Amino acid sequence: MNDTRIHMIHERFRSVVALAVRLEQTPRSFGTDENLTSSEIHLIEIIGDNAEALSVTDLSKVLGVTKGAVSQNLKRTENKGLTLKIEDPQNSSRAIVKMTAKGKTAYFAHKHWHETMDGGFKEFFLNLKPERIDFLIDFLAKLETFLKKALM
Amino acid sequence: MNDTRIHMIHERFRSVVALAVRLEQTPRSFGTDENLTSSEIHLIEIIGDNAEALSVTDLSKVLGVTKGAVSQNLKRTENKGLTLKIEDPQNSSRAIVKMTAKGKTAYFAHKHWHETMDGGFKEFFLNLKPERIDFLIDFLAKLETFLKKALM
DNA sequence: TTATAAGAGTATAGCTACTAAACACATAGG
DNA sequence: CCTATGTGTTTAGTAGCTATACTCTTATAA
Repeated sequence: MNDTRIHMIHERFRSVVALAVRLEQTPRSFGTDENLTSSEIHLIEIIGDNAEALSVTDLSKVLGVTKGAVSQNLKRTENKGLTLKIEDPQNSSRAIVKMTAKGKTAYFAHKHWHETMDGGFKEFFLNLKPERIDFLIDFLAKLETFLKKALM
Repeated sequence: MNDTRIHMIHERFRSVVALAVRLEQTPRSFGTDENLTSSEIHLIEIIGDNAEALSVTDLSKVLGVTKGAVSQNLKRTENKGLTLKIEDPQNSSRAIVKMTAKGKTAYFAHKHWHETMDGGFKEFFLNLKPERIDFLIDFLAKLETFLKKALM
């Protein structure tokens, strides 16, 4: 039907994905003197969100990466003074990952940033008719299926 | 208003971005015996799309990366037997990047794959009312502005 | 009880993809 | 002719990951 319009959606979508990726991989400071990469702040986010004591293996399961990767990232956040590891009293082969005060500063600064972002997102949707929101959810779901299929 | 719905959109959007990224960084074979990464096939795509003779510097400008990066990537595609460099007869400090038959196979296989993808995309939109397409374009444009603002 | 298997964490090498800086040439302009 | 600019390569460094090999601890089973 209207090829130009469809092409516009395609192009805009590509642009949005590119922007989202760039946003994801731009290191930011989050209230401390250290610049944190996305995987570092992601680590901090998960440690802070979980009240239970998490081990390296726990983190690797939550993050969906190998424990080697978690070990490497924890070394960096530890060097930056954000996290530390203490020995599990019940199991000395296990380490429990904790946050320092500096780590908590970064955690809450990140949370606040997210709330601002989410707030902007929310405000945008408040003026939308419910059927449009339904349509958007449906569109994104179809897009998801489409991309999954493209991935074989 | 409806926080759960907005949260769903947010989550689905994150998932779609993650999938698009994974699709972008999964090496595929494109009709030859070699597996090509996204930057390799991207290089092939640009060489094939341009009838004019492109140099390393030209490619770096089109791709928006340093010429060092292009040089590195060309070495890999050359090792895989997809590209070759010939000396510019007008300027022996300049190299012209050409594709081999194998490179052209990959180029057309990739083009065909893209056409299939675009076709799927198109088909999805054919059943949509024009006002919904307008709404989608508007939504993506707003999302783009929002993300740009978030990037400072 | 002791041997072995399973689990936890680390270290290292390798990969993709990029930048920045230092090179080696070639060419153009004064 | 000599310097400045342009072209391409190489190397070191960064981020983020995997896979593999390794140590140490705990659990299990004969």
